[in-house]
Amino acid sequence: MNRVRILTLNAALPALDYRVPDGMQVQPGSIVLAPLGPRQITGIVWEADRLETGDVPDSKLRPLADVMPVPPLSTPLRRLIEWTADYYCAPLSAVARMVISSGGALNGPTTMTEYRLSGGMPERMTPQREAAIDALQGEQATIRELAGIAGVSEGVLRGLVNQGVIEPVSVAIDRLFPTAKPDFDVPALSPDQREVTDRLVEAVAARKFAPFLLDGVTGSGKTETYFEAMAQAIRMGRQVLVLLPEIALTENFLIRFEQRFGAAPVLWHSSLKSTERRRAWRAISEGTAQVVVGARSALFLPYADLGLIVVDEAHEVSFKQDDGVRYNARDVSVMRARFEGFPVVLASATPALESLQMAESGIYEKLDLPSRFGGAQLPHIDTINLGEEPPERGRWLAPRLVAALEDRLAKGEQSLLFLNRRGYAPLTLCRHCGFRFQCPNCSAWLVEHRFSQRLACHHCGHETAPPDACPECGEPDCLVACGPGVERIADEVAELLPEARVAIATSDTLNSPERAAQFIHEAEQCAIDVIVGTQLVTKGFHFPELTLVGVVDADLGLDGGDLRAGERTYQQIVQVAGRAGRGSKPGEVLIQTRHPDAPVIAALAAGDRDAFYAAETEARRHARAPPFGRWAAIIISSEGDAEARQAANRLDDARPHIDDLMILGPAPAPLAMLRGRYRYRFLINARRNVEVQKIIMAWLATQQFAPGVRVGVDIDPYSFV
DNA sequence: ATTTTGGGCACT
DNA sequence: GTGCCCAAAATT
Repeated sequence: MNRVRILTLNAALPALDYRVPDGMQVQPGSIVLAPLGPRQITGIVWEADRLETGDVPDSKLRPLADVMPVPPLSTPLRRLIEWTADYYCAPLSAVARMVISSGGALNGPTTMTEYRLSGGMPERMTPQREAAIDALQGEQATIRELAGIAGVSEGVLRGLVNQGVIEPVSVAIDRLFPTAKPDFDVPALSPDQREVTDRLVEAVAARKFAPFLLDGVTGSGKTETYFEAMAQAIRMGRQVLVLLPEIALTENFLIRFEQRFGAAPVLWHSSLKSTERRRAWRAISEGTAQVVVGARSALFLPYADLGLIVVDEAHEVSFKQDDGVRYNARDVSVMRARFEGFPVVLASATPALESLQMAESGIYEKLDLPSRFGGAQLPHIDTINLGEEPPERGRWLAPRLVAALEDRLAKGEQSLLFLNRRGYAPLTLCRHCGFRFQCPNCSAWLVEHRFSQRLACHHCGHETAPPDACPECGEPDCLVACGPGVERIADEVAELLPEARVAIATSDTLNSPERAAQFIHEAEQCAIDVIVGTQLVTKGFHFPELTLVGVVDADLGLDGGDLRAGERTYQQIVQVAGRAGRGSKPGEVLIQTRHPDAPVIAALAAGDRDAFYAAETEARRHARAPPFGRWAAIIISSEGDAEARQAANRLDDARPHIDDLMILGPAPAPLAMLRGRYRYRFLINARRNVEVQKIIMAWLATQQFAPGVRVGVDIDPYSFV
C-alpha cells in the first residue's frame, strides 16, 4: 500500500498519513489536496521520518483527493524550510505557508475575474455607492479587494455589479512577464567596479555556493556591479532574486533596472493583488520569472532554478520579520544559497557587525568599493551641539542649520532634513490637567498627524479624530503637541523659508508606487528645495543637486537600551549623509545632537568608520551579544493581564539551569501591551556554542498553556521592543 | 483550524 | 426526553 505523510499548512494540525490512490503520481514535495473530515486541506508530501504522527493503521487511511498542477517543492527548499523552522523555533507549517503564499496559484483555472467601474451610474445613488464609485476610479481587482480599497462591504459592490456600474473583466493569470535582456545597456565601469564585477560574474558562472559581502561607500556604484552578476545569471537561463528592505525603494530600483535590462522585473511584496500574486507565483515556480525584486517574503518562494540572490542594504533591520516566523531574510538568504548551491551577495555601505565578522573570519568573501563613482567626494560631516547652539524657543532647527538651508536655497541647491519620526508630534497632552493621549490597545502614545487630522497609533493602526476639548477634564483649546515629527519640521521650514518648496517623504506620503515615482521625478527636476523625511529617504535615492543633509535629532535612536542602538544610529546617519554631494558639487552634513562626544557621534564627525566598528565590537563582546554570544526572547501574551502573567510565572518555575546560559525575566515586555494583548518577556543570553533552540523548545514543552495564551520565540531579536 | 461529540443543565 | 450551550476530542 502506498502511504505518504503530509505536512499540513496548519500549525494546530499534526502530520497526517494518507493513501495514494492508484494512478496518482506523488513524490516528496508534491502539493496535494487531502480530505480531512468533511473538508479538503492543502498539504505537502514530506519525508515521513521528519514528521511524527500517531500510529494510524493502513485500513483507516483515506485516499488523497488530488495533486496540484504545480511543480513539487525541491529537496533543497524542503531542507531550507526545516532549517528555518528549527533555527527560529517556528512550526514547519508556518514556514511552509510562506512558500505556498498564494493559495490561489495552486489550482487550475488560468483566468480570474476582476472588476472595474464601467462608467455608468446606478438608478438609485446612496452614500455608500457614491463613496465606492469615488474610491474605485482607475482600480481593477477582485470584489473582495475592491471592498477593502473603497471601505465598503462586498454587498454594496455586488449591488453595483447587478446595476452594471461595475463590470467583470476576465484576466489571464499566466501571461508571460517581459524578457529582461542581459546586454540591453551595459554600463561603463570604473576599475574598482570592474574588479568586483569580474569576481561576481565568475562566481555566478561557477554554480556553487559563494557568500559575498559587497562593502562599498554610499554612491560607489554597488548596484551596477551586482547588475552585471544578474546579467550573467540571466544569460545562463537561471533566476535571480533581489531583496530590498522596503517596498518604497522598489520604484527607484525599477527605473534603474529597466534602463539596464530593458524590461521590468517581477515584483513581489505583501500588497500585491491576488491575480498579480498568482501570476508571479506561477511564473516563479515554473521558471519563467527571470528576475524577482521583492521584500523579504519573496525569499521563500519556490523558484524553479535560482542562480543568485542579492540582498541590497543588507544591514537593514527590516529584513528581520517581527511577528509570525521571526526570521532574518539576510541570514536565511545565505542558507538558501548554501542549500541550493549558488552565490549570494550582501550589499551595504554600512554592513552589520555580524556580516563583517563573517568576512573577517573568511566565511564570506569581502569585495570593496572604497570610493565614490565618477570622482564625487564623500560629504563633510559636522556636529551641532544643541547645548551650545540651541534652536529658538519652540523651534527644532539650530541657527547654523537654518543658515545652511538658506544658503542652499539661495544657490538653487537641494537640502534634506532627516528625522525618524512620522507625523506632526509624537505626544499630545492637555495643558490643563496633564492628560496624555494613549492607544487603547498598546502601551504607546498616539501620534498626531496634522495632514490627515488624525491621532494614530503606529503599532496597531488605531486612529481617532483629535477632539477640540480634553476628554479628561473637558477644558477646550488646551491640547498641546509635544516634540517634533517630520510634519512639524516641514512647517518650521515653511515659516523660516517661505519661498522654499518643501516636500515630506515618509511611508504616509509615499504610500503608492505612483506617489513615489512622482516624488522622485519632482526631486530630480529640482521642483523641491527641501525634503523632510524619515528613514525612507536614507537609502537608494540619487539626487545630484542635493548638497546639504541635516540630521534633526541624532540622539533619538540612542536612548532605550537597545542592543543595536549605536549601530543603527551610525548606519542611518551614514546612509542619509550619503545622499549629499552625489553629483559634481560637494556635500555637507550637519548633525544636531546633545551628546557630540558620544562614541557614535564622534566617529561620524571624524569619519572614522574603523574606530566605530572597533568600539562596537568590544561592546558586543562585553555584552555577549552577536556575533560573540546569542540572545533570544520568549514573549508570552494574552488578552488578559492575569492570564499572561500567570503563564509567564509558571514557565519561570520550570526554567532550566544550564551553564553558559542566562535567563532574565519574566518582566513586562517593552511594549507591555500591544494590539490589545498583554505581553511578558524572558530574555535568554548564551554562549555561541550553546544550542539555545533545543533548550527553549524543551523548556516550552514542559508547559501546557491556557487557551488564548500565545508564546512566541524570537531568536537573534532585533527590536528589543 | 474546523467540525463533531458529549456532558451538564434548564425546561417541558 | 429535548434543546441548548460550551468544552473536549477528533480529523489520517
